[in-house]
Amino acid sequence: MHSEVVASRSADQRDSARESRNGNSPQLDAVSLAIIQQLQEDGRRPYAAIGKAVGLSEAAVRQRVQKLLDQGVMQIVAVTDPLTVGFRRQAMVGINVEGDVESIADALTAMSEVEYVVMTAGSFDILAEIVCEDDDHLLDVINKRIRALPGVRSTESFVYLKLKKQTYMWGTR
Amino acid sequence: MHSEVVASRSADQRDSARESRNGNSPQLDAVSLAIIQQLQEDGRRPYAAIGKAVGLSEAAVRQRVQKLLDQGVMQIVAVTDPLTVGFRRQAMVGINVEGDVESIADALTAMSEVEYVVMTAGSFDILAEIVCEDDDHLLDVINKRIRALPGVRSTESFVYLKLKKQTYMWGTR
DNA sequence: ACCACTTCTGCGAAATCCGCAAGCATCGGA
DNA sequence: TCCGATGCTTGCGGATTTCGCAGAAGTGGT
Repeated sequence: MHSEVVASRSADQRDSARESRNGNSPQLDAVSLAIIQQLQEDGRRPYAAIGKAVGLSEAAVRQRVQKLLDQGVMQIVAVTDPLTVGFRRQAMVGINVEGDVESIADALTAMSEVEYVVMTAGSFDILAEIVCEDDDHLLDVINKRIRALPGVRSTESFVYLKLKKQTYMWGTR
Repeated sequence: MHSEVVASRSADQRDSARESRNGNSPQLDAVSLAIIQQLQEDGRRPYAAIGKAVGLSEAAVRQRVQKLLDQGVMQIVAVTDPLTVGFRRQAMVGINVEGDVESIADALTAMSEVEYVVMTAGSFDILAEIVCEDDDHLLDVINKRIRALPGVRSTESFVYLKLKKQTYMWGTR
């Protein structure tokens, strides 16, 4: 079903060399990538099956997965579409900031309604995705909590109407 | 460690009645919510442990999880921060459309570089998150592929500088 | 009250997980 | 060149988990 990774020693080395050019990222070789890919297809796939797919023993896969989790490189979790799960309002909020952008981003991160915070280049300094119970809650978070942060110059909201796609093939492909 | 769900029968019925007021969402009772919450903390948590936490037998949890997966209500997957995993460019693209918004959204959904597509109310019709190998790839996707779609009136890009938060507590909290 | 349907429980059997140890290869520094 | 650190493999048991199935229990409709 899935293509095998022919993990010859030399291939491994080439790949790890290629990826070590990267900055902060903890060296991720081709085998770890393949493991992550397996777990992106099914987070509960047994270690033995993963090992067969990536060309590693069950014990080695177990060690690597544990390390990837410990390092925070990946996490294995259940994800849902909030709108499908029900009764919630979501929105993306674009924010412009004067002063320290990062401190505002940290303040947003501390809010439980905020699921996603990213600093961007472009006409917004920050994009934040927020998930709320209902319209009142949404309004409250945007107007009372976010706009109240010192340094927030302006905000623009995009209320979600329909989520069309949501995949988790990051880091591979 | 985690609070027990005292799943008395009457409580179940009250909750399922409450949630059946919702529209398309397949009735999700409090127990299923609790199961999802458990799996959001750890996607590999054993069924027996989940059962103990939500007040159900191991087999019952197994059945419900399987159904939730089959129905597409949730998926259990590994997630990573692409920027941490390395060597990739990400951006959010706001798109304005003339004509059928949904068909454009479908076209975006078909692109492998597009990880996230949502139709919104506001100054953009669609928000799409795209993940690329490098700047050239990003430029190519935005200018050659997305702008080339018939009906796309304009686009605005927000290149990611730093991902600050990414959680998966959807559907619960 | 009866039946169809769904869901939960209990229980063996099979598979998986987990820790551990010994052996081996590679890599990098002294 | 030698040595230590790292990472993989094989193998092994025991604990745990998964899985399928049969029976019990609750639900809804007639």
